[in-house]
Amino acid sequence: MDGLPDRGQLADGPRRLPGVVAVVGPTAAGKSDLGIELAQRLHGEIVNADSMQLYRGMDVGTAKLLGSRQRGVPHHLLGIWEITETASVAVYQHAAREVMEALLALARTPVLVGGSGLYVRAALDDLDFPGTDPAVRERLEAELAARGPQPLYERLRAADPAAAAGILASNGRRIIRALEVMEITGRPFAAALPEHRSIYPATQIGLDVPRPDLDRRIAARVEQMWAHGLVQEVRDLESAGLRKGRTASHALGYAQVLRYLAGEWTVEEAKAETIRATRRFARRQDSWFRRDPRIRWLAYDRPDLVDAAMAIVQAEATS
RNA sequence: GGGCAGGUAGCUCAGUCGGUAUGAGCGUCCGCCUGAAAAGCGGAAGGUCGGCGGUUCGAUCCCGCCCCUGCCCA
Repeated sequence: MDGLPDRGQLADGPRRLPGVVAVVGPTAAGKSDLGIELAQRLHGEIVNADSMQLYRGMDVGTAKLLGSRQRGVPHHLLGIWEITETASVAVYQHAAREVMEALLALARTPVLVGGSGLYVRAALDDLDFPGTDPAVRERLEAELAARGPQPLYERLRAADPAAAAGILASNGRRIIRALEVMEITGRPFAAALPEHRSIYPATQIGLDVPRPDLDRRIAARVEQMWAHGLVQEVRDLESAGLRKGRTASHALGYAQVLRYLAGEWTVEEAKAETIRATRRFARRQDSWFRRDPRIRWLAYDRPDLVDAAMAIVQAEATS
């Protein structure tokens, strides 16, 4: 269409397809914009890897790009879950792979964009999530609520010492998952993530933002969200059942506005808490992505950002 | 000018009936993460306890003076 080489040329030409391109990094770094630019140059489409943008109706608070702001680039996996559904990496993994396979089959480049580290890995890497069983889980959770993590941890240690060694005794959530996996699969639980190994040819671009800049951008973004109607969005979602959503109700900004609406906090407190929590989150994202040696980092504010990212994508595609 | 309260970790504050501050929360830094991951969990660094003198074997704690902050009176 717009001057791009046709598919036949791309597929048969001397240059190999870039496979999947991923844009990762902390929140408010500018991933969405870079993703669109890259998609435009690569004849690609955006595949969302942001766990909260997966929810329908959570738009303002997740900085979701909709309509004309997508600049004509098709976006996938935005708003596919209802607010009341509990998020699931495994479900996401299947959906993301389906979309990426379809795009690759059409010789279009999937541009995976998102800050949910585990989701990015679930999409790209050789990760297999053991199944789940709501009944088993419910029982274990009830036990955790009633007695705390210690008894559960003791049981895990007896049944699967290796898994127990990799999980802290105070981390109820992980202990439960380990016990659940053992119970339904009969196999031990892998307490440590495997080596980084992609199953698709992939280039991952990381946006590097110095902490002071990041903190400033986060504060500005949160102010923007409030100014653009986050409170009203949360009100609407609340009447649609947000409080019943186990995952969605804990999203940054949403959880804090819910407390404001409940009268626990003033607007100012809710806003300040959102900023603080988002900064903490951004640091966690950063440390998650920093561990991955495959990620190629670029300063978020360099003037030739898109060109630099394209250069990396092309270099990796031919190597 | 006088009175009262207060000056302890980057911030907000506990505490020490005189014996090396088990300080707390938040922040900062670092780490973990396999079906909730914008979630969950952990570790570390940070203080010459406002300044100068005095009393004491020993003072952040008692005494004196000074500086700073807030409130009240003039």
